[in-house]
Amino acid sequence: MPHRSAPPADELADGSEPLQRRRRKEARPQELLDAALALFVEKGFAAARAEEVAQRAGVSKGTLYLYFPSKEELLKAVITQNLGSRIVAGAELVAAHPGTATELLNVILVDWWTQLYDSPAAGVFKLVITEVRNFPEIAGFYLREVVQPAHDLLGAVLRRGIAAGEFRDVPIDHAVHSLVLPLIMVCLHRHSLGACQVDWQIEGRDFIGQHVQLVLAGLRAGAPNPA
Amino acid sequence: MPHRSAPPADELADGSEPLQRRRRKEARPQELLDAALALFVEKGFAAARAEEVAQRAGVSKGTLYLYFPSKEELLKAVITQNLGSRIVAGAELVAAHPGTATELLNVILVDWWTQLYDSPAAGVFKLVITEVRNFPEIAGFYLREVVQPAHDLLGAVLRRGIAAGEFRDVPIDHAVHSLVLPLIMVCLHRHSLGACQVDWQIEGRDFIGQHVQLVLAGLRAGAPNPA
Amino acid sequence: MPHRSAPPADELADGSEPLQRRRRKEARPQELLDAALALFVEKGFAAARAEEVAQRAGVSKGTLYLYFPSKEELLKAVITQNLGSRIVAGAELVAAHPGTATELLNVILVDWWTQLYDSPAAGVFKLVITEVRNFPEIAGFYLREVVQPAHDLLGAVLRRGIAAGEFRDVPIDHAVHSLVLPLIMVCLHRHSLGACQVDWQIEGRDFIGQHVQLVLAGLRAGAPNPA
Amino acid sequence: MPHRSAPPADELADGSEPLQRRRRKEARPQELLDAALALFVEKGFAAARAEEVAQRAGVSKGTLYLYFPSKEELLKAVITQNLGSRIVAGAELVAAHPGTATELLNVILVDWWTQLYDSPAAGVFKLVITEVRNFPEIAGFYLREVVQPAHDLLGAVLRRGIAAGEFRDVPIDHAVHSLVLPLIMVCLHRHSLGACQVDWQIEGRDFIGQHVQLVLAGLRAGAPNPA
DNA sequence: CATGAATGAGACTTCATTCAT
DNA sequence: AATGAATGAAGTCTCATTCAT
Repeated sequence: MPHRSAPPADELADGSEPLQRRRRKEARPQELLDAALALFVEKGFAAARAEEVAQRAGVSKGTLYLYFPSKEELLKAVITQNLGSRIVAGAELVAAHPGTATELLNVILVDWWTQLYDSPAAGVFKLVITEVRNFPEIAGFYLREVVQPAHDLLGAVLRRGIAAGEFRDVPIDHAVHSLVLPLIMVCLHRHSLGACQVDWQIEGRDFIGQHVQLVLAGLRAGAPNPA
Repeated sequence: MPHRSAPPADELADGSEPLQRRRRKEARPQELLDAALALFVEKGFAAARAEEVAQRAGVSKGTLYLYFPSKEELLKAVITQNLGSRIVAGAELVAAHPGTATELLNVILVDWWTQLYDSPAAGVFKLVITEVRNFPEIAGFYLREVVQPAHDLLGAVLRRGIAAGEFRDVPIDHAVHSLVLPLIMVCLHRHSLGACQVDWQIEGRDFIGQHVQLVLAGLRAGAPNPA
Repeated sequence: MPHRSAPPADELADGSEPLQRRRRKEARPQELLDAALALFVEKGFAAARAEEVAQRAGVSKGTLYLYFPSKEELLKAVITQNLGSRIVAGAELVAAHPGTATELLNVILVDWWTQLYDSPAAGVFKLVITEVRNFPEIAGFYLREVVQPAHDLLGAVLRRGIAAGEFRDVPIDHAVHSLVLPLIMVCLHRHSLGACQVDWQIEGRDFIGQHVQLVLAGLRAGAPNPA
Repeated sequence: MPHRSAPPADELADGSEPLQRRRRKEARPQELLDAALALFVEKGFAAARAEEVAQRAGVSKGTLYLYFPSKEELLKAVITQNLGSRIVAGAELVAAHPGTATELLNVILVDWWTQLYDSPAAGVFKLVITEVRNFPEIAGFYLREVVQPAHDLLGAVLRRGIAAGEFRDVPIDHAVHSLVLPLIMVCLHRHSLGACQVDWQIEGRDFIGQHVQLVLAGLRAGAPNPA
């Protein structure tokens, strides 16, 4: 038997099922979620047509409903899928990172947020802000899985910095918000006004770094032992 | 001045028309705008039904269309009416106010924003962020009449502060955003997640003050002549 | 003030509301119910399109939903409205009628059924038989409001006839069915096979009379005191 | 004849193909017809989903279309297959049976109908009544192959009974209907209201016998020579 | 032969808008 | 000016049917 180079990518060794179709089937949900995210962020959930989501994912209307039972369930899947995993990744990033509170905040807020800002997932913030009031289940998920963990994480870092004398003693919750809210805001901006063809823009990536420096400077001002 | 017995409340001296009705007639557009603002912010433009707007304003569906030619025009009127005037008022406030840059920023950002935060007009931010991409005319108006003037105003104050040595030399645009974006964000929050029955809230009014202090501290850090 | 002849029919004395529109509004539900009955009987509930019901009632699709919240509710209304009242009327007819059991059965079964047979309401039998299993609420209503009262009524008359010696002693329930089921069946036939353009028909009205005679003859056979 | 060890159950002597699979393959159409009958009777043709028919027959959606070109053809096959054969069998039963008209009617109406009543084929009546108006071809088949032969057969028996003086002289067609329609009706009932979980039922088998006795009594009443 | 992923026509339902009253 | 009955375009979702594997 002649030596054969690697089999074509679309065939499994066990020949269980035609790969091409299976691969498509497995990829479909993600393709639909991506298309839905983009479209929901662009037009809003109510104004986005289900058929357009399907089209953007390269399938027909009916196929969408093969994978998601309703437009509303699709929305929820979009939100849970795009935020859940990132928060976990962020927490691991912090856990793996030694160093001062200042260094840590730079890692989290600049690196992690810049990456988020550049990904389509940044649009989910717009989606959540727009749709929570119409779909109350989203509120619970978002608070529990996103807001609370992220807020606690940053709060802990700030507290460590204050304890170490890096930062002066400020109200933790408010300081976390001062750090984070503008970062959320630039994500929102990128997908609303920033996506319009206008001659006024926020340079998001530059801003993220500058903002963190400015607020950290405020935190260090008058601290016993500024790094 | 001859004594005149008070006319019946619902009738004008010239007998032209009952006052109460005339008053209501004149108030209609505003009542409709208020109702529309509330409902559009609550549910989003697309998901809000025109009839519900009318109902909330205490009139019938048909009456809405006597005052606004379409739901879309109503949206535009809501936005222009609620932001246009406030910016003018803010500018006048600044012009009338002497003092250091720090004092001025406290006046504008704390006083003016707290007032906005507590008014229904705060919801317009959500509306703009949600709907600009669907109605591009809004982008132009919002930039020209709201963003640009407000940004320029704050930028000028910052520049004055830097010139006076109150603040260190920072990138103006970014610093303005660091100051302002969280304030917009708490307005958004109040009308999205904050409006849900959840046990996690931002205390907006407290935060506004704390945030301005924190960022001003960052601006003064290392300044030649911190006030 | 000159004497004025009767006002035009479309104007109310108290001028409360324009009559023409009001009259239409009040007539709509009945017109829709009639159209729905005809169409549901003709095609079956599932195969009948809501728009066609509306069209047959001379209104547009949307108007249907002004009066009935869904196609299913329309079905239920059709059934309750067309059977509920007739049973009551039948019971009153019996109560008002003196005479022997034989005479009474002739009145009820021949007169009342012939009238039903000739009315569109006869179609409801087809509807009920076809749709009970899909809409279980119908079963309860139909049994309680139609089957049970009618069966009890006829059973009582038969019992009276047996007590009076007019009829021999037979199992009441089965005898009632022997009398009634064929009458239901001709109603069904009229709206299924009988409505097709075929050269085989049941002459319903003749049959009703003959059938009652035949079964009554069977009941009297061997009775102690046949009328 | 040489002794041969029994072949494995799922394999033919000629080794052509496993028996089990071939058997299934050959049985498919019947399994599909049975499933379709049950489901169409239960939900109505329009409301029954093709996939559910397939599922109930233990095959996939696609397989259904290997055996029947469309859902509509499946319906027609269900009807023709379930009624055609039984009528022939009934006619042979009569031909093979000597005796008086009364005896004959007892055989046909009680024995044959009780058997039909207990078989799934009884549901076909519901199907025909429900669907003839939507599929006119059914009308022709049903009349030609079912109604006409059965009616003629019973009519002939009645005529024989009248000629023999067993029965009095009644209108033949109507008398046939008086005999038969209730029997059809109990079949319908069994598959509509009778299939619902309600506390009111017709005891079909008892009724069939009682009904035939009652009507025969009516036919004999006043006959010259009642058997 | 058998499967089940994919399609798209078509049905139900909603709602912005009109207009007779 | 005000109403609310009526409309019909448009959107969500279903399901008979096809076809690549």
